[in-house]
Amino acid sequence: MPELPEVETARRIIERELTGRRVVAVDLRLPKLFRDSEIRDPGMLIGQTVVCARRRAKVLAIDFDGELSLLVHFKLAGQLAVIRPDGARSIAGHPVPKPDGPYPHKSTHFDLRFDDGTIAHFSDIRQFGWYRLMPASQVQPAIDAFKFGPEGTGRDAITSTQLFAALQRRSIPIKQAILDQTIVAGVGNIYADEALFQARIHPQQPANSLSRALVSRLRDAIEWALDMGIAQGGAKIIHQRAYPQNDFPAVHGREGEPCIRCGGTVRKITVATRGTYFCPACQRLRKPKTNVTTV
DNA sequence: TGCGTTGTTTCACC
DNA sequence: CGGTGAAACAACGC
Repeated sequence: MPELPEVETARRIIERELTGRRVVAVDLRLPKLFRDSEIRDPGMLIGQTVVCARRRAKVLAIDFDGELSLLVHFKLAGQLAVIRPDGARSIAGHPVPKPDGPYPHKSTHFDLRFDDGTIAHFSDIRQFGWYRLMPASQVQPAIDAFKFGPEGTGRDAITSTQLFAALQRRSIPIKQAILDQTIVAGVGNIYADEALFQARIHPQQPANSLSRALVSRLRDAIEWALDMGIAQGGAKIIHQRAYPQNDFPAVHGREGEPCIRCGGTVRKITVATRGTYFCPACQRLRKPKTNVTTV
């Protein structure tokens, strides 16, 4: 489930492996992935060289000379696999297709082949993702249209003050609030669960019931979780089961398993229609003061 | 086989 | 206008 860390990993792979390389062939086997694209034919990219790769929230932008940019959103199950002529592989995003298996896989829908023989394979087992090819001048307007809030990590990461202000108007569960890309950009279901566990906040705590101190702790936890994800090159979740490295993810995808902090049992509930994992002992709901009858 | 899965958009409503 | 909650949508595997 590609979120900010998985998309950032893809961006770094593109920057490292593809910058300065010229496209010599394009193979789009599932044209509907470009259904919302201003330019429907990625064949336009042949002869163009990758200049850089950018990321805003979960949107990846690959800039080519010739003033064209390819925007990609991986949604549930997008994956990028870059394979060099010597066979070396760099993979980011969803764990299917298997990184050490054959490419193209049946869910590999789009390939870019470069002048040195490097191939970029774009896969999407669910086909929920999208690709949009547009003039470079259209990228900023296209990104602005999402109305993303500040990023959860990196330069210009959201501040505690900004997050607190945004939460003040909301009575929705805190988990739902941090999944709102207009509040903080880049957090998805996995990292929301991890950040809340790290900050010891119950996912159903009303957003506007958190003190400044707790919001500050949450902000730091969001940054920590995203950075941890980036450091690992993304989290590995297969069939709703986590494969943690260094105790991360700590709760997501670990229903019924012991909490790494208290040894209690990780539970799964539904919050705002999303599968939500947490430790009921470590993340207690801070009930608003019950108005005990006085006199 | 129907359900679960996600990010995003849209819509009705207050 | 803005917040909320629900529904819709994309499609597949178990």
